[in-house]
Amino acid sequence: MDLLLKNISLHVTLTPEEQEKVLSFFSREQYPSKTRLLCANQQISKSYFVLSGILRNYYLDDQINEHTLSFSSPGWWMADMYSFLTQKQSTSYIEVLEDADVLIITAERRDALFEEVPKIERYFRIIIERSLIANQQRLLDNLSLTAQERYERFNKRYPTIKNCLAQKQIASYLGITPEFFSKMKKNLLKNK
Amino acid sequence: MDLLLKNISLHVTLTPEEQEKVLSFFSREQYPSKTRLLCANQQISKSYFVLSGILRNYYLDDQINEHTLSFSSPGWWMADMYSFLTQKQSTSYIEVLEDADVLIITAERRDALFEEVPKIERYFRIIIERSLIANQQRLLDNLSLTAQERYERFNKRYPTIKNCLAQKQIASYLGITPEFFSKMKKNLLKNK
DNA sequence: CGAAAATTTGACATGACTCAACTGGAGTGG
DNA sequence: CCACTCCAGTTGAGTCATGTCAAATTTTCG
Repeated sequence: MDLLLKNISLHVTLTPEEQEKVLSFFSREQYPSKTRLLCANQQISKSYFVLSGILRNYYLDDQINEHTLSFSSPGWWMADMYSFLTQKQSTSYIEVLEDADVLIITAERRDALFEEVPKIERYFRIIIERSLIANQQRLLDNLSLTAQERYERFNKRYPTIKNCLAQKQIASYLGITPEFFSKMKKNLLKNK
Repeated sequence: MDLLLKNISLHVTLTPEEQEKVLSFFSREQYPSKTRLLCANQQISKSYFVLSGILRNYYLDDQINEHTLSFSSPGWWMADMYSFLTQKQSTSYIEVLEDADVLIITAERRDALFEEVPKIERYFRIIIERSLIANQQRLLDNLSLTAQERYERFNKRYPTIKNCLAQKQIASYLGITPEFFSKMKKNLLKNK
């Protein structure tokens, strides 16, 4: 729980009472690796704050190809933003890659929390602003860099978690096929 | 000015006094087509709300290739989000594509506005949430669709402004070269 | 009108995909 | 503890989407 409060305190200052109130809006769960926290076409959407473990958020096109939108390690948020924010049916999947301990809040609860502890709305504004910036940067990377360059950038950005990921998961994040990822990696080694 | 108030009223309800206060935080300017509102490596960053006209936000990689992040028509916001939110040097360009009438707010003024009229922070949270969703969708489109499919999607999304854009600008939004865009368009016509 | 920019076109190059075959671990059940 | 299966990863051949470069053509606009 401390991890969430610590994260919040980076952006807004809460009194001890407010901190307690905030935490009361969350529930806490533990999930083993491979648990599916969300599937496409579900109605109820939640937002997860990772205390420990790793989560992955991905989309399927035509029920075939996976496209990973994000990985979340401790201290990061994870949600199907589309369904969480619009209250419509989910379009993506969230799965546990490493045994996870998470705090959970639903969209309704979050709205209630905003009324109860207004400062928290600033916290969410700020982290969403940061998500947006990161997302724009990733879009630009996809428009201007080659797969290999994106891979190198990925390694820098996610130094801690890349070791526990399957290659096909990294490939689906970079936007290439597992086969091509394999060849590219081989090439990278050869040239260094 | 009404356009901004109308846009705000979609998400939060302001009293007439609050409305007036809000507007007092903005300045208003008119710029002719081709004006550059922002260049890379500038310090002061502003956010623009378009009353009329069209703006474009784009990046240059290696001073050569343009990558368009967004177009803004009346009722939309436009900013170099990275520098606006982090207060660091800008990394992108904003130019006027069609004579524009805009409302302007700096990052400092926006923060001051949040203190003065707290409800406005909710408004910004919500529009940024929407930007994020749109941006994620665009990233997915780039990962899973062919250039032609992205073009068709672009036409649906921006039906009004596509007519006043140069082809190379659309190409730079889709993430392809002007040459390939030309060939693709020809192909599209042939098959219909 | 004339220059500069945008678009088109063609030949060729290349990054990335597809498909299929093969390899090698990591379970799983007997 | 072995045999078996099942994925993930590797490799190669062939293909496709898209890029590059250069030249020709059209459009824009001072």
